[in-house]
Amino acid sequence: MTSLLDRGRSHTCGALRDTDVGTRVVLYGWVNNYRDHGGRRFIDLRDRDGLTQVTFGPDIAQAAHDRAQLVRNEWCLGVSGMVVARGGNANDKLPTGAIEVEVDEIEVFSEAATPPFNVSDDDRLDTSENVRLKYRYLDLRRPSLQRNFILRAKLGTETRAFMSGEGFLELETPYMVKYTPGGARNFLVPSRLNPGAFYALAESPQIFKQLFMVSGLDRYFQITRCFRDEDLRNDRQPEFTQIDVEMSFATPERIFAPMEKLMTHLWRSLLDVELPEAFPRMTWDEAMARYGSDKPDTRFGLELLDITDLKEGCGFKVFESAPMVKGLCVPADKAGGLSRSQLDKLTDFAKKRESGGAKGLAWAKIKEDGTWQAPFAKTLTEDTMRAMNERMGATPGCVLLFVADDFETTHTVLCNLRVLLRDQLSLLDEKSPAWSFLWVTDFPLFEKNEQGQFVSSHHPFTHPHEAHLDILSSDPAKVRAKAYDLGLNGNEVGGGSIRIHRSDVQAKVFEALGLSEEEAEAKFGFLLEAFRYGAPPHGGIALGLDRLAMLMCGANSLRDVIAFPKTQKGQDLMTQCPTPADDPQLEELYLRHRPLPSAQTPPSEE
RNA sequence: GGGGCGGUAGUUAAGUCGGUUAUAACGCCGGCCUGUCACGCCGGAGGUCGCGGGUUCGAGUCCCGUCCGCCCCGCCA
Repeated sequence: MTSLLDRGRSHTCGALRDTDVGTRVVLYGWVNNYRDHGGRRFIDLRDRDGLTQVTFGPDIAQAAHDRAQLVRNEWCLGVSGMVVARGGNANDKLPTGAIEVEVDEIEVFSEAATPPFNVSDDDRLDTSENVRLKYRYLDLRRPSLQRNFILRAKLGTETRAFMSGEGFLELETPYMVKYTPGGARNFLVPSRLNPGAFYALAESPQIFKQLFMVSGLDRYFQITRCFRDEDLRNDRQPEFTQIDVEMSFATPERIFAPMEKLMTHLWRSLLDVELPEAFPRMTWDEAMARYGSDKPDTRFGLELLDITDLKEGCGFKVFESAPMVKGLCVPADKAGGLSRSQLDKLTDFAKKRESGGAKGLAWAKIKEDGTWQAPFAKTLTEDTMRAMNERMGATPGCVLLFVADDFETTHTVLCNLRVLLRDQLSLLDEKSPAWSFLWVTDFPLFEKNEQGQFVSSHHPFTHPHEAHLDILSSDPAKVRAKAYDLGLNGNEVGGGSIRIHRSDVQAKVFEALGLSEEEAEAKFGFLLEAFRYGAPPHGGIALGLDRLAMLMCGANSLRDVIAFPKTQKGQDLMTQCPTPADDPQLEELYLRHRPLPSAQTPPSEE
């Protein structure tokens, strides 16, 4: 008799339906679960497509029935038999639940050691992350993770097909690149052939995709890995994948249009969800003013309301002495959940350093007559309360929350408070849109670093607004850039900009950054030289593929959509990576015990 | 660099004020069972309480240090 492997699989474990009754089939898969009733044995056979119950009995085939007694979870099997209807024993929970396979032939491809956790127990992902990651190949057998990776695979194929259809060329850029200072910390790779010199792993294909535009390749995209040696978060891994896009003769709107079409296509083809044709746009200034965030969750209201102009002479010293006073108005129908003790908890939250570190949180409940019940109410006149009520749309029963501080603290704290209240007061309900995309545009070109110097918020090739070219050096804080982010439900899923393509504009930006011609030449000389040869106006964007996958899967962590992720310490618990290098390796790379040969020097610019 | 939570059987957890043999569920092993699908019933095995040190007559429990996991701040052009 030929082996079941030679005969080939006739169906996957998710394929069979009652219309297949009477068919002889061959299934391959893993034992998800087994139930032994002595005279009748059941195995739920699992592959990536689903589960099928296969049964054994002495009346079907004695040899197979005997063999099945020994079978345990996660063994890898082939079975052959007839598809029969289950009738009254049908299982409504399974797509294949109307049928089962009566097995007359079983082949054990591989026995399995007792797994460290229950792979089949899919709705109870209660195994600790370190155990799951150590046995990642077993973790990846879970149907829920397999669903994630099947969706992720489609995300890649659909993106490639769509972008190619839109006339974008899929081009590759090097991972091993020249180290350029600024921006994310780079991983360094020693070069054996160039003793003492290092490559950097690309933190993004940024410079190369701009050079493609200089080359006239016009429209580029790539689904590519990026590497950043920064601390990890649930949405940040040291290597991650982005959908990288660049186009010539671009304006922001010409970038937005194909990206909106791409998102619409992906959501339709992967999730069967119709997105609006165009996504809302909001300037950075407006997003900060209304939400205190450059990636606001726009699925619900609770916007920040500014009463700074009403604070003068209001009588409440905390307000009067602060540079800015803004607040939230919790509507009456949601404010019922805000007891005195909960308001105290919100105050503690607002004071925490990770929430933004407000000095305090002022709160007020609006009474029936419109006056306030608040610890500081007696310092305010009724006119002030009325004016603030009107500004904030407050009616009886509402609760007002205020932060009085500088721009950054006020916005950070209220933004965090807004998200906390979203969850505590269930502000997302049936009426809320499930998917709320938002373009945030016109980011500041510069921001201040720890030393108080102005540095590029994006990168130094970001194009300033033409109207701000004159104030680049005189008032850098006011300069806005042709830079934009794509937000989704409060997450940043992409960002990009129009780039500088003219050397006179670039020179002005370098000047504003305090970068001398020589320094600029040393850092980015090859790019600046390329721009001397007829560079087209161009711009682009990069979308975080992992983050998109995470949100589309409803996952809480990138680790659930990256097959072999790193832990927060940047380690792979399965392979025990990274590892120390031994002395011969280090010596070969001139990293230890071996002086640089005097004759050789690291490669120079020329 | 900093803050918080956690680490007890293969897994997930309980373990009170420091006190007898560290407990449960699932899993595992053996037996029974012809309609289960989280099968059921009977029996059994299984422990470096993350690691190191200290306090104590006595430490899973208290103290110090350290390693690891998760969340967050900084950081992420």
